[in-house]
Amino acid sequence: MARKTGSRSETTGPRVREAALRLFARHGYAAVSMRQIAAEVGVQAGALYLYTPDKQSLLYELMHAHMEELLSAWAGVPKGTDPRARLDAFARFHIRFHLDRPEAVFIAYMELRNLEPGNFAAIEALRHRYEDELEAILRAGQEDGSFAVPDTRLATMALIAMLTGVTNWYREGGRLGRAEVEQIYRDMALKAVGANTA
Amino acid sequence: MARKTGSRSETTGPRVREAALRLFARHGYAAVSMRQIAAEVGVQAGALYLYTPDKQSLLYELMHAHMEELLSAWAGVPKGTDPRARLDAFARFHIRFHLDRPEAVFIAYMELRNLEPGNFAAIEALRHRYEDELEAILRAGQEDGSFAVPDTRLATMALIAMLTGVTNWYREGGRLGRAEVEQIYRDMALKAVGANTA
DNA sequence: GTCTATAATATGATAGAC
DNA sequence: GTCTATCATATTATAGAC
Repeated sequence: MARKTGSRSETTGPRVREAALRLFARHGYAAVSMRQIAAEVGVQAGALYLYTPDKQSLLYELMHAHMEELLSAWAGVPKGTDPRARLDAFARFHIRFHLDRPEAVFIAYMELRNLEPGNFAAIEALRHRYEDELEAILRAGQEDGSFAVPDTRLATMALIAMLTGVTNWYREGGRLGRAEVEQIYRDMALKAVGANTA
Repeated sequence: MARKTGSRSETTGPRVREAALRLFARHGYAAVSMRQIAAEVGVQAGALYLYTPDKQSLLYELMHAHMEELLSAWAGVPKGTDPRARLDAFARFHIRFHLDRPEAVFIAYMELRNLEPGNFAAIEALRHRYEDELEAILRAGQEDGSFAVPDTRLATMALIAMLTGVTNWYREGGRLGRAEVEQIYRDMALKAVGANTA
């Protein structure tokens, strides 16, 4: 198939999203202009509109893709039936997944308020589904005596906040390695809900 | 003292800061215009510049005042010498302080990237001082055997993230009261570092 | 598929009247 | 102390040339 010079339709779309991800994470959605994104990609501002109807859709698509990926990645994790084993799997998965994509995580947590109402509701629903995965584990452990949590919803929010917080300080090549960090957070999570850390 | 009609110099300054706090928290610094702040206060945009040299200073002053208040409030909390008692005091203080001013907390954590370099460094230094307060408690407990934490710095970041996260979901008049929430978070914090929750 | 040019609007900040 | 008017600039998004 013949193709014009300068034509890169198969790569420019993804590159627009990558540039937007990087810039939104660094400076915030509202502070980034379409011109900055275009400059990062190496095209003129007008060309971006071949790949997104508008700036808001760009943000929504990034957040939506991130949340869908989070849910499907967790769905693919092998987990036992014992609540302790399932919490162990969740904590390790959460830390790994979040350390692997700090920019998308940052956007997913910081730019919710810049979503238009319909888009906000859609992202919130996905986030809620993820939180429910952890809450189900805590409830199962509460029922069979593996855990001691006075309120499973509160414990869910507390654990997710603690685990997600790793992205606030962890830096590649720092004092602690990923495996160490994962292990320590996992231990704290299990202890926090009253499980033995054996 | 005679005063012109419409003149409210003693109240307008604080009202500008309150409006900025509310709007920055809700929509984000970059997304809020000086005209919006002025409208919230009930003045015209030009009048704001009697109370702040520019928009950036407004953000910095809000964050700086918040961090100074956090540090001085913690300094005023009576704390025992036992690490367990001190962690109990810290957890309860942190939850209370943060639940009392969700907007300032939100800004302090979300708008760091919108600070100019010099302002950023100043706020980071204050935040670091606060983190060090908790880390000192954990280290003391680690040394006297009250706690079991493989890395005090990591545990510090994990606990602060967990406790601060309360502002993400807690709503006044919701299912759980403040005292309950405070107690449950305090218990999880102590358990997470291996202390008895007695 | 990308560019240049531009429309329509919003922005932060200032000057000068009252 | 506040308002109106304005400057200089930046913004999102679109139209039409190539």
